[in-house]
Amino acid sequence: MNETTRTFQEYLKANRLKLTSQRRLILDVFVSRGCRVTADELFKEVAELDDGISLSTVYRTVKHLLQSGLARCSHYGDGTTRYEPADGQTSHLVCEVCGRKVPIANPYLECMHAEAARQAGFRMLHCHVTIHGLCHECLTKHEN
Amino acid sequence: MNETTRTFQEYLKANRLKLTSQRRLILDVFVSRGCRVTADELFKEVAELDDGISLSTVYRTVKHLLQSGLARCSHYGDGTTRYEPADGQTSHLVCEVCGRKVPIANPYLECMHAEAARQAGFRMLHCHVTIHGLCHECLTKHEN
DNA sequence: CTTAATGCAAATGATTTGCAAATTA
DNA sequence: TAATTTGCAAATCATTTGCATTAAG
Repeated sequence: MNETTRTFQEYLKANRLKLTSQRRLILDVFVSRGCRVTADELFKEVAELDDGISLSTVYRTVKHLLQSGLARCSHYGDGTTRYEPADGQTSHLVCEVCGRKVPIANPYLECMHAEAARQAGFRMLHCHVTIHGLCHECLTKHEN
Repeated sequence: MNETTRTFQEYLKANRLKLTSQRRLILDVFVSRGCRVTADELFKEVAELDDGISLSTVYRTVKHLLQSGLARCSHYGDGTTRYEPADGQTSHLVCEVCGRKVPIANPYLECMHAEAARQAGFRMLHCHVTIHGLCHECLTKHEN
């Protein structure tokens, strides 16, 4: 059993919930895929491996994944809700053209945020940074 | 006519759209209220001043407010979508307890973000920072 | 007078729920 | 065995749309 499954297992136990075959499969597909998916997309992928699983169960499981901190979700302009494995990373660069999403790891920046919060009388718990821009590839393409 | 109405007016003209009494009223209520509202809440407030306005029109107008840059929206865990006047401010401190939202103005931070982007080969266009934490008031209350 | 906007009611689409049957601890 | 979970179908809820009518430029 891997790290992720163990985390989920613990979450379930702590909440008197059960690890069913459906939950295990949904989790596996979700983490192995690793990118942003719609509940329905996830359902379709899971259904290929076990066509007995229902969309309701996917929705119900995804909620638990969010609560256990294993997943994170965001809402898009087109009305879709997408889920992705939470890697503990909360800062990203997002390319406006191709949609590429790159995590930022910059402890100094982190520090600056905590300081900015402190200056306003806040105690920072966690923060989200999304920098919208153009990635190197798209930049060079557009310069032609 | 105020600043906001003028901006909206320009947006409309640029898109061959019309400034109707409904649009004007919705905009007025929206900006004068100044805080996060649901489409339905906005509709109810507007309906008190003119009960001829429909929810559809509120939805349609809110879309234009978003497109004109006068409004900004965010989605919440409970499934609601809330709109608020865009003050050009994209960085905020949000108190986890009381929900208070304070804009951050820190050009140095801004600079750091651009630099972080550059290091990853990105050209930053704009960025959103949300620092979650506890505001001074809630901090002192909870220390009792 | 031409084009866009409105209100209404019906449609949509994502997400949730009730319930009887199946499964886990 | 007791409690939770599942699949299914029906329900819900926010948001959108078609259309005939009204209003703006």
